[in-house]
Amino acid sequence: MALDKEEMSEKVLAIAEALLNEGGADNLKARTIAEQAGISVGSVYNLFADLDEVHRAVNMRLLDRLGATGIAAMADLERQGVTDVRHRILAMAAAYVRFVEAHPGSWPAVLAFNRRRATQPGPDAYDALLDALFDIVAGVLKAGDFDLDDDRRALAARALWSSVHGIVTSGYVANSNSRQAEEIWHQIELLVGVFVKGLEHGGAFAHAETKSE
Amino acid sequence: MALDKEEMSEKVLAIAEALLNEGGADNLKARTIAEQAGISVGSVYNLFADLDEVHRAVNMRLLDRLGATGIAAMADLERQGVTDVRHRILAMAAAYVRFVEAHPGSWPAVLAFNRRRATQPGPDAYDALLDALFDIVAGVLKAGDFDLDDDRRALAARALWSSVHGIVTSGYVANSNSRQAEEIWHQIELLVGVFVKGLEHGGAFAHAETKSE
DNA sequence: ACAGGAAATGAACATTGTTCAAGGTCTATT
DNA sequence: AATAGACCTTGAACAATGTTCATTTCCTGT
Repeated sequence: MALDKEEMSEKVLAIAEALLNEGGADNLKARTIAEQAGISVGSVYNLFADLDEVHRAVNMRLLDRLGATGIAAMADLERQGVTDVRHRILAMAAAYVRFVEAHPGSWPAVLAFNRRRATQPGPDAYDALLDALFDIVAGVLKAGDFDLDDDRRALAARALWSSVHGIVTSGYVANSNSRQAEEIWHQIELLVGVFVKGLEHGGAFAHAETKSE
Repeated sequence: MALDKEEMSEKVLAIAEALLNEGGADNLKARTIAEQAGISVGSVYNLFADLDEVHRAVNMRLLDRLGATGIAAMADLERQGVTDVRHRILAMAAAYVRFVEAHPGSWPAVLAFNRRRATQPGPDAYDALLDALFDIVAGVLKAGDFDLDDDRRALAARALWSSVHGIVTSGYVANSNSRQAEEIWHQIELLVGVFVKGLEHGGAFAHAETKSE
């Protein structure tokens, strides 16, 4: 008995993820996949149109898992009765950092791939998953008493989460030794602290009072 | 008379930058460079060890130019007597956004390349250029009356600029149509406004007063 | 048992990075 | 001016890779 078409696809994706994690996008080779999966090159192309589709599928799984991680982190806090906005955002950020650290090769590949597809039109499943993350952040912000309408809160959520993302990715440009990890976390703590304080004091509308001080 | 070795290297880099800008890292091919430069493939490898070195050199030029742009933007404000921290940071961010928009293909390539070299040890000229940018931001923050020691101000500068970077790169994941550009700029305005307000109110030390409110 | 279709195979092709032996060019010295 | 020696240029050749497709193999329903 051989594996189902579905099962073989899963196997291929697991192998592909491992390859990406070890050596980045350049390490995703049709022949390596075929060899490790015990099938021929042609069969890989029977399961997926091309390597880009394999990469895309791996990324989907990663984003899905990241979403699940973030939601789980929030649920944990809910269960513990934590309502402080700063704490909750920091918990999400911590989950994000852990996730990135757990996927040293494949997460960068997600970003690189994401950038490559910028030429193609319209939103797709990627954007849907990212939107889900933003919505979680927006939900946390809603719990704070920040006097923000829905649009502005969504804007703040995107800005905040993209900022966390920027700190993490900038930080891992260099070697991911423990000093770097600490530096990243300090930056995130500072960002979130400043951000929440800024929201409390109406900083989200600073443009309306340019010269008032 | 033929071109100098130096001049030919310049020509190759100009061609390489154009190729990167058009089609990203995948579009940087030895044979295309050779053809457009009017030399043979082998000669390209005489000027540069491999394509990675070409890519690295192009990135250096880009980062240099970005640094010059940022410094120029700051000098302009100095000349105009603008001292408001928020305005100055926004001016730098605007310069950054303009720069990224002016290099739609090659800037992503800088980031992707940067990530690939994460395995190599120690800081290098890249980090030096990035540090220079952070220092400019830190200098601007110093002008504000934020009650930050040097270490904390440096941390804030890195966090703030990485955040701007994150917003810009996240935003350009999708098509860079004008709606996206506006969204990015709104996020940056919100981030900077909130960040400055947060610093004014001591948000940078929020971790020391977790439950005080 | 067998026909028909679906799936797997791997040889073959095109494209790419990179190397290197062969030949060419220039410069300084006699 | 002639020549040796260092340096440069060339482009053919090699290896690695993505992708295709004619052929073979396998399974399934009758």
